[in-house]
Amino acid sequence: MSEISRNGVSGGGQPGRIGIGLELDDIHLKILEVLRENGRISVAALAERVGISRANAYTRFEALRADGAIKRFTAEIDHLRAGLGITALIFVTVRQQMWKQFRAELARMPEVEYCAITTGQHDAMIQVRVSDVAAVHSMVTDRLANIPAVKATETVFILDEVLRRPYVLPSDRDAARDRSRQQRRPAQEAQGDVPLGKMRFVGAAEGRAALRKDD
Amino acid sequence: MSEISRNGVSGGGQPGRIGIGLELDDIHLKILEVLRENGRISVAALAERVGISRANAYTRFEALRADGAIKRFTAEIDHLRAGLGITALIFVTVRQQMWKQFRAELARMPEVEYCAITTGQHDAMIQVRVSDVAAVHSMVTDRLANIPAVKATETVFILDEVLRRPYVLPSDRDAARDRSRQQRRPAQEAQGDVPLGKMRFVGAAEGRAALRKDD
DNA sequence: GTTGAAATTAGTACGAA
DNA sequence: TTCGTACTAATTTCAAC
Repeated sequence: MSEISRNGVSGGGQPGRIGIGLELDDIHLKILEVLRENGRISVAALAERVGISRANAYTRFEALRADGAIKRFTAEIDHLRAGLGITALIFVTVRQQMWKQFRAELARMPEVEYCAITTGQHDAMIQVRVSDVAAVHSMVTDRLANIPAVKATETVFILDEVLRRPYVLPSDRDAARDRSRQQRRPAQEAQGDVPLGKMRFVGAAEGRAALRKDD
Repeated sequence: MSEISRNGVSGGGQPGRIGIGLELDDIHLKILEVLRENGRISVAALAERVGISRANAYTRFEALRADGAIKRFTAEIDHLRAGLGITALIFVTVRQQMWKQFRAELARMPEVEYCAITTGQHDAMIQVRVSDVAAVHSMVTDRLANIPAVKATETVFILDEVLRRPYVLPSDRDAARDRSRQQRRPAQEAQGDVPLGKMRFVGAAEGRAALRKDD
């Protein structure tokens, strides 16, 4: 239902400030940190937790919304309680130059919670939530297979969701860096004794060639 | 940071009510629907949008929270603005009976936004957000590879996030069913003319055997 | 960027339908 | 259960510092 911002792999670096928009300082990040944990906190309480005045908190709060740094506030629902106990990932190979059609069809499938375009063997990954396993089957064979843009799919089930953080922020990363610095050997040394063979990075070209049977 | 509820593939069916807890009626679902779009709406405004009294809305709101149907409220942050423009998926093969260790290590990696245990070729999928591509590399080769529980990884980059719905609810599914009923031929007939060969379901056993080189 | 006081709104309690 | 109202507490706005 909502298009979300592009994550170009091309534009690496420059943390803290990308494109036009608000310059985010430490207090902004602190506000985001509180808000992602408790989206319903009052601005007054937020001001206190962050250590600034209420008026300041209101100004910054509004600025973050207007700037788009905060995209929206949402309630996290327990899917099991809501009757959608089955979660699956469907990896989709899309016929090139039919992306537009694929996207349009996705928008018409409400059981799709998330869709990302990826490098690697497949072109897209979609996550669906349904009430039973049969619904996954019918989703894939009935709905997805009938989209001409879809060349092939591969489905796996999610057995358990171990972790879901509301949204990751740079401050977390910094905190982790500080934490690990005290008990970790230097990066170069550490990288040296890693069995590199077991780690594999899959670029778009490499993986796709392997799967290209038809077309 | 937060363990979330299990999605047993075993328990199919019985939509709307699973396990002990609140019986969710249409008004409950309507409340959830409003709240997932606007997590900061006042209960008064919520009552009006759902068409119930303020007092009733407070009661139901509290019941939903107490029951756990609403897990939490959160702000969705624009990662690009927050300086985390790179997103990657890392598929991890975990040494059996080392899950506990794997989970513990995950909790210490703040760049991990999501982790799910899956069927198929790999055992888990983790989604990470970092500031640049180099950070993905160091994350995989430096941090993940040093966890004994990790047998192998496969990394793909997310080029674009097409869709993110706050959380899918059964009401969406019903709406879609009603929509498609009017312009779709019966399911049996539709399934008959699908080229089934291009669709693949990957169970845990099948896929895992293919990747088991060492161990 | 801060504080404090007015206006508004949110949350609670309780009796009636 | 749900609704309506009255009451209390809190939040937001706005002004002066």
